[in-house]
Amino acid sequence: MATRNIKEVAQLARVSVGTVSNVLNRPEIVSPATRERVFEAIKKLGFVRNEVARHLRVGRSRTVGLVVLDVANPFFVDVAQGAESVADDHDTMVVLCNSAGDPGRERRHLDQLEQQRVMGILITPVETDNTWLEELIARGTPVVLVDSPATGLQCSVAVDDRLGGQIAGAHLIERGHRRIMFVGGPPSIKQVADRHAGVASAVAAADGAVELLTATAPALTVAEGRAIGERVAALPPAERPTAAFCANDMMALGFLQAMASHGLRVPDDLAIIGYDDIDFAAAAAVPLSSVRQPRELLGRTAIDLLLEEVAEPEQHRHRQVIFQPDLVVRESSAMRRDA
Amino acid sequence: MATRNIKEVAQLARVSVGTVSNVLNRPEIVSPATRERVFEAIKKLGFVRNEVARHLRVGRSRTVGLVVLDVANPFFVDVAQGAESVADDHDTMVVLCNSAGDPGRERRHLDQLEQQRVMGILITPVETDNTWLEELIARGTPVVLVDSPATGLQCSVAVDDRLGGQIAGAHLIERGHRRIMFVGGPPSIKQVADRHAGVASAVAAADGAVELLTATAPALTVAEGRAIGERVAALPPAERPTAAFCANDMMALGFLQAMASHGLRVPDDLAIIGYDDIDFAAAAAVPLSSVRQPRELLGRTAIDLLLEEVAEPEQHRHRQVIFQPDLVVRESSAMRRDA
DNA sequence: TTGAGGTTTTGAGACGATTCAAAAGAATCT
DNA sequence: AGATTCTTTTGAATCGTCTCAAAACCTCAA
Repeated sequence: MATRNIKEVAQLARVSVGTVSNVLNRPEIVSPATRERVFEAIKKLGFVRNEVARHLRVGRSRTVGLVVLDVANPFFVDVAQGAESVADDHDTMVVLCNSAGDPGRERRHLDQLEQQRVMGILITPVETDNTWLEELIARGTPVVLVDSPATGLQCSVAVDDRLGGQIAGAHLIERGHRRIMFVGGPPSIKQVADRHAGVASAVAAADGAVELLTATAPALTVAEGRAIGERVAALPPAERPTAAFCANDMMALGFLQAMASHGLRVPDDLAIIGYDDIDFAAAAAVPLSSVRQPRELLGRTAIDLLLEEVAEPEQHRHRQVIFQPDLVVRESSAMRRDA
Repeated sequence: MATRNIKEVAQLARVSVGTVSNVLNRPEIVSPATRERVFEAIKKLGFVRNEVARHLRVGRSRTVGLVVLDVANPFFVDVAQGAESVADDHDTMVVLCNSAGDPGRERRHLDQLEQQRVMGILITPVETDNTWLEELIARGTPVVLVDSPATGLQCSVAVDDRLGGQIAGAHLIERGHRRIMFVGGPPSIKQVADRHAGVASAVAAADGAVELLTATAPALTVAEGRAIGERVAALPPAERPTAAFCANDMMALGFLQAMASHGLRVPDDLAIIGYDDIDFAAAAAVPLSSVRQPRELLGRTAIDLLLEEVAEPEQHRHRQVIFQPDLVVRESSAMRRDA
């Protein structure tokens, strides 16, 4: 009902508002007796500090925004958990926003976060063109790009997606595959483009002996993966690839489902390798091979960089941190029994 | 850098701050010419409204908190997406907080949300005892319980978990199982207790012909499900249950993994049924049977109730909305081939 | 008793936007 | 022109907290 303010507390404790504020922020400079009186008043009134007013006065916020491409993808949930674990130690709040791959939604979230004057923003942008982001930065909100390359105007943490694609491709080639399909999404998403470039370079290194097909979906979801899987399963065996490298594990799971529902055996009829190594990958119908990224670490590092920038804006130099992916081989890309 | 304020805009546009505020909030009462001048000034300065100051003055916030038990569980992500879709239409922000089943974390999140003076809170509480929540409500923050029964002091949306447990139990009994295990979690979590009570009632209805075992894990995670699965797989066949009803799909997936890694066939050696019907359930090694809850609807209804309460605090009557779960039968509980 | 030095407490501005009564300006009618 | 009504614009007060210079209070020594 009636939310109490510092003034009412001051009245009840028979001190000035300045003293109450001191008790809240620098209790050590207040004499024990008054401090006690103030605490009692706070308790009796059920006073809860108004962080909004505090923020307005102090000018800096204790929350950071994290804008991800898809909350339904456990990869991003893990990144968020990493970020939150660090934020917790700096009593900072992380607000998770989902752009769902839609530039409009992304922009609305950024608007909202800027209006809230958050301390900074961690974002996996939908598009590579980020003039909008640059304006945001110019206006004073620090930004760290997550899982995406920086332009030098901001910090970034990323995993070498090209290398990841290459590792996946090399693995499939080494397993004897000569007809590989990249099951990807919108090439406007940098990660997708890089993973594709990576597998393409592995194929190129095989000196023409390997063929690379490419399927492109409008989004990196289970449903889209399944849709592409259906189309592939419908092809005459001779035209089918013998292996699919999916742009992420969600697509790989969908693709796998499609194989199963058409009676195609994985990995014998078709091998699959995903990307991200989300926890569900290991629990799939056929445990999925996947390119692993250090998910929590990505989130932790991102917010570390942000906090660093906020703490010392002056001498801060933007940095680009890049991690290496590694390959987790499971049954979905095991050696073919009939090869 | 320099974030601009309404005053600078007013200066540049040669109007008073009141007029700028009017342009922002009630443009129709401002003459087109001035309005245009103000917009230009806003654009030229890159002015972004300070929502913090606005909130302080106006007194009501445009964000609601959603505190869930486990962000890593796609069930809650779906609930969140449902809530967000409604919030979007009321340009309101949903901040997602993860209590991770820890009362301490939950409380810290509630503190923070209250300090931010959010418009209201949607929560799936960790514990049934919610005196803390009641104080929060008494102090003026509206709360809607999600997937949890209300005490009458607040609205709630829930799914009939007892019925869900009963449906699952009846299904397994009908499939010929006579030794059923409930793979559950902390009974302090109401959902777990109810699902257990439900399956127990189904067993009781079978008139002593069916035996119910119970395993209790400290958390409802994939890892805990796997751990219990390992223990069950290690039992001599005669002591093993023939079916497992898991408190949620995460546990069911873990349990299933354990069966697979010990060479036990599902459903022939042991049938499994989960709860929530998350998207990954259908994509599992053996597609999981599961008790489905209307996940997005739960979130949507919860925020509807909250918005209703906030809009008309006077004549608002707290309501308890209860949905019915339904059973999705897949391969993991198919008829046993050897029965 | 006075003064110096130290510790506590005070209270008047901010912070940035919104509100609203009142002033100013336009338009219409006698 | 003057009175009346309607439309725009103004600017001071306000939301709740923090800050900081100044005031008040202590203690101890000369």
